Amino acid sequence: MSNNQFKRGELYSVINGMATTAVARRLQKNYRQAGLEITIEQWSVLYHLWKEDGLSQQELGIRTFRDKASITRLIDNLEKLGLVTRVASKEDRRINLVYLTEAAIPLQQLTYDLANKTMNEALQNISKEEIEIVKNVFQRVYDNLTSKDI
Amino acid sequence: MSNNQFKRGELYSVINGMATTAVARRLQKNYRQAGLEITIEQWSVLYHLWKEDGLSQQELGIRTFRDKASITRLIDNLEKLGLVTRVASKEDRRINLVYLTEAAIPLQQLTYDLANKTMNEALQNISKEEIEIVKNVFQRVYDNLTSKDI
DNA sequence: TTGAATTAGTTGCATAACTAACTATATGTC
DNA sequence: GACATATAGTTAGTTATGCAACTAATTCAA
Repeated sequence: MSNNQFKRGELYSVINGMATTAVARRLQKNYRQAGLEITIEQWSVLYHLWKEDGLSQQELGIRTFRDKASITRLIDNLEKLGLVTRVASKEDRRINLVYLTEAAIPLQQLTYDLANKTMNEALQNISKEEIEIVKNVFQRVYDNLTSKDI
Repeated sequence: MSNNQFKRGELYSVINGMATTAVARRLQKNYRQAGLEITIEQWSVLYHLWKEDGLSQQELGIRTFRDKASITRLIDNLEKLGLVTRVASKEDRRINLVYLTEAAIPLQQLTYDLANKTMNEALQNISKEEIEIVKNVFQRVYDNLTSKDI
């Protein structure tokens, strides 16, 4: 408790993560302006399915840092949009495997391009070295809070 | 668009801001374990009122990076909890000034201590220099996305 | 000074988050 | 084989977010 690296008044801005929130809002805005009717949360699920199709809901939760209930509803909404389907696993009937539909294919390139555009907007005048440090710190903070369960 | 500083596969983890989310979750958990029945969003409003009591909802929105509607509902809930009251401004009757109640006073020290504890847990083995860089990058990303309205 | 534009706040609608309680299936042990 | 435990997913309840449409009060300008 003694190596307190933050003055009290500075705590909030870091915890709040205003910059990440601003990036998410800008990305959502860029999607909307491009006529894309998906949320960034939905996109984050599609993103992992494009990398590897047919993941279980459990696995999607781990990869997107969400709990089971959140994944259930995200998949519900993606199914309503006709972008994914649930397929019960043959090996283990508790498991739903989530597959992309044909309708999801054309979204991949467009959303990648918009994500790149957004990051370029966000990261103007920020060096590669700084970005590496931020990513590294993020990972270590995440590890600090998840490795040991207090 | 040419100075693309991210490989596609890395975009998501940064946008998602998993580390900040983990910090928020841990802070909420620490509050709960201490018997504190407030959310971190509610705390973020109280935090600014402890610094300066009697802010308008508009001003609270700016300081906490939230839109008007979110502030309306956060203040609704804080009022239900008996922690703040709305007082119509004498000068401009459109404005609600938000004041802390007696019940909010004892929460200040406790929540500060828990926030400090949480940050110490999160920031183990992360140097002051790295923290400064992260804060600086956050601010510049925020500025990049809010200074010019695209 | 009166009508237009702006500002502060509220409400409705849709999506999303977490917790906890629940169902159904699978596994492990005696 | 049967009962306890663990795992995958769903549902209910509460809070929160953003956008858009709205009301009420204020300010600006012809």
